[in-house]
Amino acid sequence: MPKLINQNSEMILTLENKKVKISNPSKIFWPEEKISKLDLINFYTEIAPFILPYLEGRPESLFRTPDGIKGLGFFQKDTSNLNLPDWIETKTVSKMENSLTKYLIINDLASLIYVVNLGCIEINPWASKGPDFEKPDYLILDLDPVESSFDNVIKTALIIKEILDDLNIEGYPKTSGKRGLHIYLPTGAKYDYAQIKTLAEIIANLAHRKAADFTSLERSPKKRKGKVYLDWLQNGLDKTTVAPYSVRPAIKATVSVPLDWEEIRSGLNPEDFNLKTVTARLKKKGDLFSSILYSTGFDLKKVLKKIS
DNA sequence: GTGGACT
DNA sequence: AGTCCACAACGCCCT
DNA sequence: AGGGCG
Ligand SMILES: [Mn+2]
Ligand SMILES: [Mn+2]
Repeated sequence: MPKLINQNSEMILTLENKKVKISNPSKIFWPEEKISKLDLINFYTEIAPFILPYLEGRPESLFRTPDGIKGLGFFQKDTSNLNLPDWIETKTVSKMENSLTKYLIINDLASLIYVVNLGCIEINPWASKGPDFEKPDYLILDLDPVESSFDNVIKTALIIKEILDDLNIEGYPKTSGKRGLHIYLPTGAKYDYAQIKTLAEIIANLAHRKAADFTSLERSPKKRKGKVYLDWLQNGLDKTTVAPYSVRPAIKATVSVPLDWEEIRSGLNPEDFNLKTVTARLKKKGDLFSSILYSTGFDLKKVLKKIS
């Protein structure tokens, strides 16, 4: 009896006049939810106008899961041994004196779908873009619960919101798509990573002071069990955070979704925002992050003065 | 998923 | 032609 | 100096 399973297949998509080869489009990426690679591609095609502004010009750290969410997955930054089409932008960075890293940059729909075909379920861009890669467009506060409830994450986010209001800083929250939240503070790309990291640490410390019983600044996960880790170290050159509107390689095909602050309250469930539901939400809400990339950002000198 | 090295 | 393998990286902070 | 962390 010949086996007919595991047959490879291929398909060519033409996107904005660029040809993208899709390998194994019917491969199941989420077995429980029966969501295929092609379903994922269709999702990203649909929401591309939302995600692309947060990818353009930014080097990517690829996290590739070509066997779906049950597979192992691996990271890839250097794409120099990939046979990239000439319409994909890259940025080559010299590391040590003998090695170069050729980062991929997603500037358009075809590049996005090309990357999804490689097995990237999630998209992880730098916080800075060209031409000045030293200056991030936003400061990220990353709230990571460690065996702690999502209610504690919500409480932590609201405490941070109070701090930001006091300091007259804009902040924009989104689900991480897993169990935490990310808060983006627009910078106007005026400051380098070292300056931004300094402020991130200060805000994390202020929040911890206000909520010491359920937040933590400890680097060791064992020491922060039951707490929400205030991760300010995500701010640095070559660090990445999952993009707004990125799918996650996680159960339910969850999506990292920007929220209104009014939505940050008990009852919020990150699993409600997934590949099946987000399109309808975006039609209603639009892009809640849209002002981030155009904001002039906070004035660091004034903020630091106010704190001291 | 893909390209290179090795068999 | 088939098989195996690689595919991130770095500042920070605790010991 | 070495290791764990994201
Ligand atoms: Mn996180
Ligand atoms: Mn984190």
